[in-house]
Amino acid sequence: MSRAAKIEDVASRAGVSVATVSRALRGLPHVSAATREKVLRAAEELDYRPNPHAARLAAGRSGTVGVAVPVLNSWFYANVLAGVEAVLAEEALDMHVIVVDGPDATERFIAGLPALSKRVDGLVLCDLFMPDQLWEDLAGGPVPVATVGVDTGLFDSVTIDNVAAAEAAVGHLLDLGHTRIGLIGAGPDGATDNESAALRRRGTIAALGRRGLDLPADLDVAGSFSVAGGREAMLELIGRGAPTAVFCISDEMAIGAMWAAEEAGLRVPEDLAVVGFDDQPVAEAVGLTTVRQPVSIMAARAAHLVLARLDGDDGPVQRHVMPTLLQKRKSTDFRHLTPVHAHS
Amino acid sequence: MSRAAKIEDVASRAGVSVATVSRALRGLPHVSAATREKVLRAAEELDYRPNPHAARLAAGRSGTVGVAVPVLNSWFYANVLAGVEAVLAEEALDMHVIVVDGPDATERFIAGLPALSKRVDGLVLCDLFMPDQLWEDLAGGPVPVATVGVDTGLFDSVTIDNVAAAEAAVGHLLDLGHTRIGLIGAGPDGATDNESAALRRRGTIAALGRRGLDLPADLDVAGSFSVAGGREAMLELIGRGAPTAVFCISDEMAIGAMWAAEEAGLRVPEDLAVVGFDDQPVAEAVGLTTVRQPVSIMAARAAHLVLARLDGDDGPVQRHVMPTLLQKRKSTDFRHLTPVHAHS
DNA sequence: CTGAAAGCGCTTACAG
DNA sequence: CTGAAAGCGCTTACAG
Repeated sequence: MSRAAKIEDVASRAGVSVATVSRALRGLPHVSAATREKVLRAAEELDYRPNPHAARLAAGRSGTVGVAVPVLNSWFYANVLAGVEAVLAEEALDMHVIVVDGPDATERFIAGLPALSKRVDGLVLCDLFMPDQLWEDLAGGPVPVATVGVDTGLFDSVTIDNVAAAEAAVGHLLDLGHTRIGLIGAGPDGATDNESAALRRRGTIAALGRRGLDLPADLDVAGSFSVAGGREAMLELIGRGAPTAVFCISDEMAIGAMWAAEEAGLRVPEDLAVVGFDDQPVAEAVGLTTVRQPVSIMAARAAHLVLARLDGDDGPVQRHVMPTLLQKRKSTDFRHLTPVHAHS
Repeated sequence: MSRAAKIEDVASRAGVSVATVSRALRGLPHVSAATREKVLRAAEELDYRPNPHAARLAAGRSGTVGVAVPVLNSWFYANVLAGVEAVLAEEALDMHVIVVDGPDATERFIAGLPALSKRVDGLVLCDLFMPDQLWEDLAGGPVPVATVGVDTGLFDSVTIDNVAAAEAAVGHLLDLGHTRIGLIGAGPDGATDNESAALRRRGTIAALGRRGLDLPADLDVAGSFSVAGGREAMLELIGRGAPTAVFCISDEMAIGAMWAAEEAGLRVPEDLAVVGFDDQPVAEAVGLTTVRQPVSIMAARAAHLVLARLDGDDGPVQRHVMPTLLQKRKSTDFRHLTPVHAHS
């Protein structure tokens, strides 16, 4: 437990210069096999660990990628982090997590961007919403960025076709004969503002429109992206005269809606069909029809995109649109009429 | 977008030395109000942002706290991160996330500890299991540590009384008249090894023992901490002749167990009572009786404990045991016999 | 209260 | 292939 070895100690022990130690340890070329061997042995013997701050200062690189998410404790963003982390761990890069929840935090994030760009080499920004001007400023800056869930056209992005996915979901309900279809979304009226929410709402309206229907104001509610948010929105809907089907823009919300239905004595799917969004594991367990999206894969791809930029890739902006899949389950299945999950 | 200002630029613009700029900007004493004012203005005008790597190298502090968790994409650990992050954000500290999943990753974590201690000022270790010798080595090291979910006696810790919590859960089932009670746990036979799992198993056995019952081998199964893990374990239990009640050591597992029961045509709670652990929001929605534990609060407290150590607190090791609460819901409620959540 | 100077521990041209 | 030296941008005694 003596004082930690520094590069100089390794150098003198190996009988070479610190420059050579630096090269040898990082696997750079122009080091003879014999010298490299000597250096590695010396480093090993001294249990040498380079000081990352010194290395970062000298090299001008931080070995770190930042990931910004609106919240940490949701299934979606937890999987985003997991996807990014897995990729970074492979490359021995650090992950710097930034929580940007709401307008104030966005202000702070923006104000801190110049400082941030000194401590990360790249950035994965997830569901972050800023004025166009700021995106352009960012694009003018030095750090490569990939966005997930939002496509600015300025950066590599990984998204899904939210409009199409919502159309499929609502189309499914229409195919089943529903005409009074509610939407539990998010946005200005709900809690978190969110581009995906807006697009899924658009898809809902498009699907209805194709059948000559509209989305009446009393069936168009918004809540927070949570079980409680979905429950409250559904109770609101029920208070206004329940629809026969509801499309919720997240699984948590859908599960909250199912809960509210139960409280109101409505059976799912007989009295109320429910569709969610995400397909988290719990969705399958409770028989929730939902739109599957490959969350951690999307995040991993975003991470790879910024790594490629760090490796010098200067090709055109890549805008990846990942596939989604409507998973049909019991929450919309009229043929299956025996009670399931009767945990009452 | 000219080259970023450095401290020297601020110094010359303010007409003072860099030492004074450094002091003024960090709010240190021994700077006259007038000088501080000048410096702040100059920094503002130049949009100066200190280079964190330089500051960390010079100061020997990293401004970062590391958090190690076994996985990222579970409700429990997502809330751990959220709890820690909230505390660190207040103090303007960075969070360094480390995923330590399984034995290999633990090896790597241990091997990387000397390097890690250079890049974090403190560490929150969550559900990490290492040989005693390594804990002692860690305790001899320079970085303050707080553990959550495990109590080594060597570091500040935040835990719950897992044994008592499990006893309460199983005691509840016993009070309801159940005698054939299964346990869905984790451990050597299941996937993730976990001290909490072992303690909850012990509590289960204690509760049964108090009534003169034991835990027969065929009712003692283990799975991974997931919906799928719970489902598989329950199917196994059903194959062996289902118990009338089951205690699952996580909510995800309990929801998986309910799913399996449904698949097998068993009603919850009439044919099978189910108790979970955690009380995540979905648990309430599906009417799951479960043990509530204050996850993000525990994590936040752990973060505060390491921050206090960083502030020089050298008092005795603090071992916090947080309260838990058995939330009784429909999944164990025999009186409530109308089907709920009949999303079939 | 303020400044000159050393030092933090690396990396990187530049020579050789 | 290897080394001497400058430099990365701060902080911190030490003087004054």
